[in-house]
Amino acid sequence: MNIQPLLNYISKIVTLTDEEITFLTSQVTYRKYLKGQYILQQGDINKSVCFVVSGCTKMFYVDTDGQEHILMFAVEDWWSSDLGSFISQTPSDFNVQCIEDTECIVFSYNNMEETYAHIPKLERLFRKTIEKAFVASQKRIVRNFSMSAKERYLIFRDSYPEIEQRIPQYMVASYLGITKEFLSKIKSQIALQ
Amino acid sequence: MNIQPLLNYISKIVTLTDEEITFLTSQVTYRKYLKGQYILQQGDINKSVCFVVSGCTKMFYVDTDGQEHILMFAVEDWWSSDLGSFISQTPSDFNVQCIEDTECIVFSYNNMEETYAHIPKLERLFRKTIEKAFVASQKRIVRNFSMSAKERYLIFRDSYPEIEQRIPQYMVASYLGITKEFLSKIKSQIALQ
DNA sequence: AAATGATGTTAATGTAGATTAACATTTTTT
DNA sequence: AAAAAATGTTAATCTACATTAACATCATTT
Repeated sequence: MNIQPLLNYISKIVTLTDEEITFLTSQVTYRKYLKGQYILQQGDINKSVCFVVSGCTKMFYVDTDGQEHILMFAVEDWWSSDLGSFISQTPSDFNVQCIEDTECIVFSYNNMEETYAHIPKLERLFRKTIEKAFVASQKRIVRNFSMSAKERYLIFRDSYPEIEQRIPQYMVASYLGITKEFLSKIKSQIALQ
Repeated sequence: MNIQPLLNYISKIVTLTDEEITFLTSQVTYRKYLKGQYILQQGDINKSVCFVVSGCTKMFYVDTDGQEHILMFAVEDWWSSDLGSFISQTPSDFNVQCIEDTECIVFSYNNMEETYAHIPKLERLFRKTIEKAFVASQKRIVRNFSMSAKERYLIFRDSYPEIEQRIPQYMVASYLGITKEFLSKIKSQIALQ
């Protein structure tokens, strides 16, 4: 099991001792998924938090009309999980599905308390990571309220150019909260300028 | 300075020793604001996180057209802060203003590292608090994408009946991401049923 | 109690983005 | 290389909500 990508990521935020690295290695597992596979399905209880080593996942909600709404993508060095289901161990509102073959390092709910207790630095790391995710989420709410779909698309394109390249356009539309037809219109309009 | 409300809040999540309580008391300050006063203004760097003891605040963004978009309210036992500005010490995107006379217990950025270092349990508390806030924020994004304004209003009303009672309707509209005129229409429509 | 400002309502008109549907293109499977 | 599946485009029509504007009510100040 190669957890080097996770260690590299961690080392940017906190410094672990050799002993802590050994302990961490014993707490996580490695898992490969094929394109199309579900890591989590709406209604199931989420037992794990995945650190993406390679590939890409989408987290989405299927509403009562069967419409899919994408909340986030996760690529290399990102975390992929329905945190709500994880922290309260209640049925998930969301699906997490791989849109490429994906390799993950997995933290299990059962080990989490022990991991935090043994390596408080990791609790710090997760606090900081979630702080950033929360801030990004609030900014997204504001953008959805105060900006047009075109403006939001341009920001997405500029913020995540690598992600836009590797996912189909209808998923970008879903992430932006618009239809694929309207995103198509926006793009042709941008192309004319 | 009476920090009992904060201690009561903390005791629901983690248990502090007497020594830790003494230390915490030395790290925070008490502050009163009048209705209308700003705790934070867009563009300023946020130096503090407030725990609301009494009163009510709103956090909002003023867009380029001068329109106000409310992100959250904070009443008793809630946290009120632009976390993005706080954690990165960069100019704030948001305003925090008191919509009632408000009393707060204030954590200062300068003390925060020391507080976490001295009371790791508080880092745990903040991790959990922010986890919940993040989850709520994600659910709000999904609701904004998948539900009508009427459905969102009904959920707000059922989730925060006390808050709806104490704030003007045009602020509820702003929080929901609609105009006050449209919320008025929704309410009269509900009344007819 | 009059005046002022803040908040709420109603109705007409406008628009960003949804829906539908038909077709075009690209990718994957056989 | 043909067929099938997935993805993307275009255009007509529809709708949820915004905008504007005029007025109504309530709260606060003088």
